[in-house]
Order: sequence, then C-alpha cells, then structure tokens
Amino acid sequence: MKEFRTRFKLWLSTKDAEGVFGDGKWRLLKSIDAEGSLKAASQSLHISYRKAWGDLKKMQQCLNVPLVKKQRGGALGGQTALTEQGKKWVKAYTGFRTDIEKAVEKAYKKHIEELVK
Amino acid sequence: MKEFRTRFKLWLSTKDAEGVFGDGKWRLLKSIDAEGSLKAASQSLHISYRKAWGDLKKMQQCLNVPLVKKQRGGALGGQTALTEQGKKWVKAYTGFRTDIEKAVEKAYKKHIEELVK
DNA sequence: AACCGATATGTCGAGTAGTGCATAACCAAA
DNA sequence: TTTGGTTATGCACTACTCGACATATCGGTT
Repeated sequence: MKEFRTRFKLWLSTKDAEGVFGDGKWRLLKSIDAEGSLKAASQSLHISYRKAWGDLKKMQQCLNVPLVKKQRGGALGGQTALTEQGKKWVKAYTGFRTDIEKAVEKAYKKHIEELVK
Repeated sequence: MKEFRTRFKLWLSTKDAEGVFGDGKWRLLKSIDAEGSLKAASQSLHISYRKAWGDLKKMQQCLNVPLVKKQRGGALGGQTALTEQGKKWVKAYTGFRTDIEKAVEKAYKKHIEELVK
C-alpha cells in the first residue's frame, strides 16, 4: 500500500499572457486583505516584496481591473487594500479552487486508490 | 468580456519525492506505448531523450513498480514497451485527469464566468 | 519642513530544470 | 564478427525564475 498525496496547480491565462491569476496571486490578495499592506502581505507569505509587487502588477495589467487601491506616503508609509472587485475575485477563486480540491480527492479515490493498494 | 483559459497541473507525490507521477510522465508512458521506444517517444513529445530517460527512471524508482520493459541491443537497437502495470497506470491516470478536466470546466463556469463577463 | 515607513523599479547573482553533447554498453541480425 | 540503432549516464551550458540589494518616490504626522 503506497502513500500518495495528490497535488494540483490551478490558474487562468489569456491569449496574451500565461498565469494571470492562480493560487499564488490568490494567496497574495487574501494576504493583502488580511494585512493591509503589500509589504506585510509578502512577509506573511514568506515571499520577497519584489515578487509580490511584480505579481500584483502583472495581475492588474492582465485582468485590467482595479483589484487593489494603493497609497504611498503617510504616517504608516502607505497601504494597500482590496477593492470590491478584488474581494469578488478572491471569493470567486476560493470557490473555484475548493471545488477542484474536492474533485481531485474524489477522482483520486475513484481511479487511483485501488491501483496502488 | 474577457477571454480566459483555465489551466491546471496534476500530479502525485510521496513522502520522499515530489512529482513521482503527473501529466508529463503520463504523456511519456502513453507515447512509449504508441511508439515502442523511449527515443521515439521523446521525439514525439518534443522533449530531450535525456529528460525522458530521467523521468522514466524517477517514476520507476518512486513507484517501485515495473511500468516498462526495456531491451537494449538487437537489430532495431532496442525497444521499450509498457507492462500490464504500466498500462493500468496510464488508464487510471487518464480517467483521473479527465475527471479533473471536466471539474475545472464546470467550476470555472460556476464561479468565475459571471465575474468576468 | 523634516521624518518615517511603504510603494515603485532596476539590476545582479544564485538556484534549478532542461538541452545538447559525448561516450559506453548492449545484442539480434546480416 | 561487424554493424546499427537504442538504452544508459555523466557533464557542461543555457534559460528562466526568484531573491537580495540598492535607490528613488511619496505624503500624512509631528
């Protein structure tokens, strides 16, 4: 009896660009919502600020939708928060991803499990 | 109305190794079955023989199951063919993957489509 | 006006996956 | 026994991603 773990990656692409939205960017948006700033979000996710910033930029450009409102300066230096659009995206993708997660588990049981026991 | 394409990657891991079986290795086995040799399979898939060989080796080691029978030498130089086990794996993973493919399409329609139209 | 901490962006280097040789080893058939 | 085409495997080089730095900019508070 082998012990396997199922793994999957999920993302969206357009004709022009690959990976415009996916697990990483989804986590980033969630973290921004929770932390209130891009810097704090990146630290919370243990990724570099440079990467978080780049991911966010790509997302915004490709989706062409204002997902976050950023502010520079101020006593706190600045902040980043999700727009309504951004929150909708997080919610939608969460549902999307959850469904797939369940489907993967179910399909594994159906097709693979018997094979490896 | 944006045009998105859903993308996903699917694979299996063990406690010891990541990616012991997945789309790439699945395609490799299928191609071996169709072509009759590792070399032809790699060419058919447009990957280097080096990689195909490495992938196959890893798969065999981690699954610890004889997926293919290889033969060196002979008039044709050698050949590689799937074992019964190998065929079963291909079949099982095909079903597994197909289910996920459908689930992704369905979940996309359910969760994302309305958001981007 | 000075300050402080976050956003904004380029660059260089490290780590990694994959490709391209190069070279054995193998063995049925001619 | 020579040959040919494949399996087998190491190694150097390449391409790409990401992280670490460095630096500039911004603007509400003090």
